[in-house]
Amino acid sequence: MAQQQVDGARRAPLSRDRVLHAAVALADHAGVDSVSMRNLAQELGVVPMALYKHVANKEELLDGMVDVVVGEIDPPADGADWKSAIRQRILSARRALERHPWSSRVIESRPKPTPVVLDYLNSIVGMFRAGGFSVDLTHHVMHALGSRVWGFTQELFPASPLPEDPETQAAGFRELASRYPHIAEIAMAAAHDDESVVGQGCDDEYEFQFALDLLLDGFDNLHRQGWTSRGTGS
Amino acid sequence: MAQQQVDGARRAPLSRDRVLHAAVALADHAGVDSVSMRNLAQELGVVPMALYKHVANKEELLDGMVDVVVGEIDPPADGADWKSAIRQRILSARRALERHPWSSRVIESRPKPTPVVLDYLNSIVGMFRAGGFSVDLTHHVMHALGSRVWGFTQELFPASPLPEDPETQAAGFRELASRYPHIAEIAMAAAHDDESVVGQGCDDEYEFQFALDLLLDGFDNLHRQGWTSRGTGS
DNA sequence: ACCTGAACACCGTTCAAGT
DNA sequence: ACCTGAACACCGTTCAAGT
Repeated sequence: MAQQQVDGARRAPLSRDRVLHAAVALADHAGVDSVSMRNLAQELGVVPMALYKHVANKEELLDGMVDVVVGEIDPPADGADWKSAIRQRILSARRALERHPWSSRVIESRPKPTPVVLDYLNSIVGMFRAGGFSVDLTHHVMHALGSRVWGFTQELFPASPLPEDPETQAAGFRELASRYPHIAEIAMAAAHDDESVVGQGCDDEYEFQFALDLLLDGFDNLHRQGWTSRGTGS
Repeated sequence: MAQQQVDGARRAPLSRDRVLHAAVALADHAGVDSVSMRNLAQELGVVPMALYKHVANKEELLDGMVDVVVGEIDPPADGADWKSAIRQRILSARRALERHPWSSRVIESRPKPTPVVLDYLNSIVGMFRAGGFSVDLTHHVMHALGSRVWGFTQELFPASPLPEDPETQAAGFRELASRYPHIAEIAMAAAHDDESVVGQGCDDEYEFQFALDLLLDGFDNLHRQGWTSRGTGS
């Protein structure tokens, strides 16, 4: 009875929402790998099997976590032209996903989209259509955007922490430069406005916007030219 | 002794190479999820711990599997202009990765590139440089390419098998259309030259080349304009 | 010195036994 | 009827015991 009391005080009644937000918080501060059914249950002061009343299985848990993050994306700004409206929205998605560093990886891993995900994608498609894009062009343009609709790109060189010692760092760079001269060259260029000789020099935000704008401008051109999949021209 | 004989006949001496190729073959025909140290060992007629003499741990095994796939990419064609040379090379990478459907996902999941991966990336960077691209532009262009250097794109709508019954299929589509009209619209467009009403209609190869060419043409324009990260013009 | 079976510390999920 | 502890079928990896 006293035991009952303690338990009652400690846990608010479990709900799907509470489970999902606890999972997001756990992933945020301890990494997504530590989100196991057992771990999460413990975090909630609950027996593992209790979670299964609110999510069917781990897959559904991950879907729900994605929904929480996607729910943080701002609604479309109205009154803007298609290009800046889409640009803004995608950058808002980027902000949301940045708050939860595990989320891009989890989004990519989901085998099928949830309704929340479909809502977001549907609205982006709608923004191209509202901008006058043909159904045909919009279709291809969505494919070309790919995971960039979510505001992220798979990094080819995930930033790994540099060794503390500047001597080992320099030695590492010399080895890189001798084996992979072209990579070393562009890595140097990235570090131009930075103290370190290599790496950490890439400005992710700049790179993302560079690529996004390149794509949006490309879309714009095709649209103006009246592009269709059966040949250019109207 | 007879036991010894049987074992001796069954297993060629284990080597790193044999381990990696067995892992690739196992992933090819049974899915990457079934590549566990225990499963792979059994496939090779060996005790699990025997693998650890050839790969330090599972991470290194996955790196090695990626190296096998990347090793199948054709060397650069010479004598071509940068654009068609890079285009060809990336499409060759696409062919290699298509032969091993698990590989794009595994490549994305690797925390740091292997020497084999760096060799490939280095050579692509070199091809832009040989085409006259500045170090600066080449750097940004590599980021913009992202995982498309490997010949794949993260699909937003992974093709899920359609229900057999055409009636349930039509009902599913009606529901999609009422909740996500814009998505339904472009899905319809994709299916134009196809029997099915939705899905399976996207020609992955077309979409990939559409986006790749859009990017390469964009790069070309910037290059011709003498683009630099500190403003346009020379 | 080499090899390996058993063990450790985990998983997600099932299911039967308990209330 | 509801809840849950124990169990099942897995993981990757360590380590000590055996040859």
